[in-house]
Amino acid sequence: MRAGHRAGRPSTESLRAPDRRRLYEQLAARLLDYVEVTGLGVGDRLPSERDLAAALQVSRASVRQATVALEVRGTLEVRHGDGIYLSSLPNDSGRLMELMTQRHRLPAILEAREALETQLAALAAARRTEADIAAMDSALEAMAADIDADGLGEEGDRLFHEAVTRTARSALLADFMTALAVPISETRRSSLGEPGRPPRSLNAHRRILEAIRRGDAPGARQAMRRHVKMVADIGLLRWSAVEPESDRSG
Amino acid sequence: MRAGHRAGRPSTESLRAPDRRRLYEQLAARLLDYVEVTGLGVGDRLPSERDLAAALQVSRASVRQATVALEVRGTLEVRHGDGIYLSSLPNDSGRLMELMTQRHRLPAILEAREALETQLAALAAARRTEADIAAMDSALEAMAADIDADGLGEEGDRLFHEAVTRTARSALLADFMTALAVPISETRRSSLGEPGRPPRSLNAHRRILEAIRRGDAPGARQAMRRHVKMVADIGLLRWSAVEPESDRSG
DNA sequence: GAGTGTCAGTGGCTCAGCCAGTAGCCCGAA
DNA sequence: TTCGGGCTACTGGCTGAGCCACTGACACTC
Repeated sequence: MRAGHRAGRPSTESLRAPDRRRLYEQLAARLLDYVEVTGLGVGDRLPSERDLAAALQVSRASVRQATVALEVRGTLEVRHGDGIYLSSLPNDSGRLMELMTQRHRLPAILEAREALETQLAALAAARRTEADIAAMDSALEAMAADIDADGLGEEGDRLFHEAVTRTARSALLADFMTALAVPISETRRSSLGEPGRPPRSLNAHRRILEAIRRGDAPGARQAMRRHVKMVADIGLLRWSAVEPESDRSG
Repeated sequence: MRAGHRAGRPSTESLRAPDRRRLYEQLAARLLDYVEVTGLGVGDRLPSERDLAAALQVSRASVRQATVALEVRGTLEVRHGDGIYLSSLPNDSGRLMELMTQRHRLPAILEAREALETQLAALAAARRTEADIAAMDSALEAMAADIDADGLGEEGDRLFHEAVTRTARSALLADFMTALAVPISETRRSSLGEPGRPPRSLNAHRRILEAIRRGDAPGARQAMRRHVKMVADIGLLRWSAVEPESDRSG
């Protein structure tokens, strides 16, 4: 864009797109570089805002925007009066913002499903009302009708699990289930696509509902665990398990 | 400063956490409310920074931090010279953001902890390495040393649970634990503040570790469940449970 | 109709100032 | 000697003013 032109040659430099990234984005990237280069670990402290601003030759307000961005991403923690700390390494950080779009490996999704849904089933057994049970019944009827009509029963499956979640009345668990809605719908499709799986899933749902109906929290937990493990038994996962475990270093 | 309250009767009022959220977090939440209330759709334009700053009675720089946060989350797109646009509806990602900033009721947090941490313990038992066990051991030594010095063992407690999470090698579950890091640290403080609780927690941790060490997944699950239920037994929760259930409609 | 220039409004960044919070150190009282 | 309180230096938090870069709309000219 400016000086540094080589005289004589037709300049390709001027054809290079200018860096249109916001300054905070550039600075956030520089901070991540700094973390990597210095080998900082979780809990370590970064230089002060004033020092960073001086070193990077920008205003403190701009450094602040960059730290906000990295705070939202879970990488940094900014403590008032104390300093800026690394709260998770950028590589393995829980980037919750990407949760909705990122492809997680199927085993991780199924592990999370097991954790959440067994607890939801137990809480549903403890907290169900007549209306809750009716909703779960209705979902299973819809699933059965779909399966009788040679469908996979996906909609009924979804309705049933949603009804269990509502019955449990546990806000955070419901939030996590919402966050996992897209990957869960994928595991649902894969599972119900297994030969002979729809009626087996329907039967598993019925066992869960019966435990919930009689208020048997451990029984509901157990029935749901069996169901989720059955869901896990799909061809795609069997293929996936053959892959080398490349993220063992976690 | 909180520890001083143990000298006399703990006032229930003084145990209520003040709103320590950064201004940008509060403003980001306000912007999401605005989007919801006005029914804005993807591609719609928000008011200008200057108008927002005036309406919200804050500086433009503070509005800017909030828009950066929402930009990182993919909710907003900020175009130089043009305006601030909604780039995706905040429904699901908005709920995840609230997980990191909003005060949830304690029972919901503890229910989620039970779901996640029992599964993490079981997976840790299945997947632990010698290095994992050493890290958990080290955390418990730190906790024990702190308790011997009349501390509450909070740091060791945190290190232990983090080590279990790392040992489990389940990305989504780790993500969810990260999302709950702030409320969990509060339940930790409340629990360890109970009279005589630190050594009991330490013993519970040791039982968890022994089950993990011998690769006993159901045993680890059970030990963790007992531990989380013990954590749930705190004065603040007993007080909280007396409140009318105002969010039964879930 | 196409191209160019102008303008008003927009966001982008800087700077200086002042306040709140934190950790460490020192001094005085018990 | 120990403990607690006060002070200090440093930290982040936020504000407001200023000026510049960018954008889209509109008007004008060819």
